Amino acid sequence: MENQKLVIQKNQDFELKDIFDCGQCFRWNKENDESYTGVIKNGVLNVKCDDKNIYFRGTLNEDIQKIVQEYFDLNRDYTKIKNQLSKIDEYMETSITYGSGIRILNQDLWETIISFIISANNNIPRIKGIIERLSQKYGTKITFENNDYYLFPTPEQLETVTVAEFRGIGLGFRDIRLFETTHMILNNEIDLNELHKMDTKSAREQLLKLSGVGPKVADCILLFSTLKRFDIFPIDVWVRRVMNDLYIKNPDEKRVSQKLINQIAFDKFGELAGIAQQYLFYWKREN
DNA sequence: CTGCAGGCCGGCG
DNA sequence: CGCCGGCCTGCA
Repeated sequence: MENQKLVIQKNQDFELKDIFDCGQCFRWNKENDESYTGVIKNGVLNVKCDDKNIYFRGTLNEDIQKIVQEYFDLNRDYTKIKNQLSKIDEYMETSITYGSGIRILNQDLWETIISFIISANNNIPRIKGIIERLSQKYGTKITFENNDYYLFPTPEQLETVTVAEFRGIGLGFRDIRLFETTHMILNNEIDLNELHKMDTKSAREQLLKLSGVGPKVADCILLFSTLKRFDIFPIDVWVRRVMNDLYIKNPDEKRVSQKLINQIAFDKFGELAGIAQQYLFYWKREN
C-alpha cells in the first residue's frame, strides 16, 4: 500500500453525486469538503471535483491511474451513449439530463454478489450498515490519512464465520444465504473467474444458483460488477414504477410481469437497456 | 403501533 | 410454470 495522487480533466460525463447516489454502490461516503471517500477492493480512495478537474488520492496496491480508469469506466464514451439514448424519447432525454454524470462502476464481482444479496427486501441505510460491520469485523484494516478503513472481506476471511455470527451483525434472514453463497464460492461450485468469460445468459444461470440470488439480484450483479453487461435491465420496485408510469400506462396498478417489462426495455433500448435503466431509476427515485 | 424497504425461497395449484 | 405468504431488522 502506498499513497498516490492523480488529477485528470473533468467533463460533462462525470458527476460524483450522480455516480454514487444512483444506487449501484454502498461503500462511498460524502465528506465535509464535498469529496467522497470509498473503500474499493484495492484500498481507500478519495475523489474530489471542481469545475475543471477530478482529484484522486488514495492508498492502493496498484497504479492509481490504472485502478481509476477501470473502476470509473473511463474508457467508455458516455457522451455517445447519452446521445443515442436521448434520441429514443422525451423520457430518456429528461432522465439523462437529470443524471448526466452517471457512470457504471466496475466493482469487484465477489463484493457485488454479497452486497446485493444483502440488499434484498432491505433499505439503503441498513444495507450500508451491514456491509460496514461485515468489513470491520472480518476485513483487513488499512489506515489512510490517520483514519482506519476496512477492506471488504474476502471469501477466505468469511470461511469460518457461522450463520449465527452473520445474524449477529444484523443480516436477519439473509444470514443463511450469505453463509451458503460464501461456501459455494469457496468450494468452487461457482467459479467467479470463469463468469467473466461466459456469455450473458450462461453467467446469469450460474449466478442464479447462488443462495439469495434471484432475477433482480443477478441482474444487478451482471450490470454493476466487472461483468459489465450493459444490455441487462434489472427490475426493482422503482424501475417497475417508472416503466409502468411512462411506457405501460397501467392505471389499475396491476402487477406487470417481469418478462413483459424486459421485453419492452429491450425493444426500446436494446443493447443499452442497462444504462437506460440507471438514468430512469435515478431520475424516478430522486423526483 | 403498523407499514414497509432496491426480493428470495418454498410450497401449492 | 405462475402465484403467494412469510421473512430479520430498523426507521417513519
